[in-house]
Amino acid sequence: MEKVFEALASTARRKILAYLNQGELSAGEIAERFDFSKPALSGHLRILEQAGLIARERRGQFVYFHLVPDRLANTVFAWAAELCPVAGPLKRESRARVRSKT
Amino acid sequence: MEKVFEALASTARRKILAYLNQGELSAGEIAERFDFSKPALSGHLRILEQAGLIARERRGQFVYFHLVPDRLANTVFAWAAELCPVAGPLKRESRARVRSKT
DNA sequence: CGAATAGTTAAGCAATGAATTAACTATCCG
DNA sequence: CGGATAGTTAATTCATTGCTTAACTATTCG
Repeated sequence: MEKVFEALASTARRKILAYLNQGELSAGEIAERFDFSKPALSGHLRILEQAGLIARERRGQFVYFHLVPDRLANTVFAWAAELCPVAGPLKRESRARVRSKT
Repeated sequence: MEKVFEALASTARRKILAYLNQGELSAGEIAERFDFSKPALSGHLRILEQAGLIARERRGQFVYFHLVPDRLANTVFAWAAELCPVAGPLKRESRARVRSKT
């Protein structure tokens, strides 16, 4: 949970997730889409992996990464949903604030 | 968007959001619930406010904070939903990964 | 085997984040 | 007005993040 939010705090890492959402990619293929060095990318991938958001699979020379399917849903999504119980079309008037001190 | 994810990267700030989800609180009332100093809290509140997640309202001596209703839904929630298009009971077999290289 | 390609690990450095204390502003109330 | 309470701003310090280059491991293929 903690690690997931830290992982998502970086724009680069959110972009990586967006790329992997289209399908798996090797580390090199991801690196091509960014300006920084391979070690930098390797670090980002490690952080995303340790957050449980992506997984790796070595095939020959290459290491392919893909999203771990329900991980986001079970962490961020679930957390946000708990704090933001919005089901319908976001009716504003149904969300009156609770006054703790009258 | 960027600022929202940065704001959520801190456990303390997520806790603050959870507290405010129960209803508004003054800065001091929030401070009581944590161990760090008031300036530290003030900083966290500023970050959450600049991310658009909370809003402040001065009433007399006190400054009350409350959640900005749909902000989470319109940022994190929406972002996660786009990356994680899960509608139903998370059927695993419907989420086969796309293979980019056959 | 040995060169080439793919990727990670290690070490070093700049920049950012987050906490503290001290000082300042704002509001209430006697 | 002036003291007390509530909170923010400023200056400083310290730890963490994130990048780079260099060196290392793993795998392919001639």
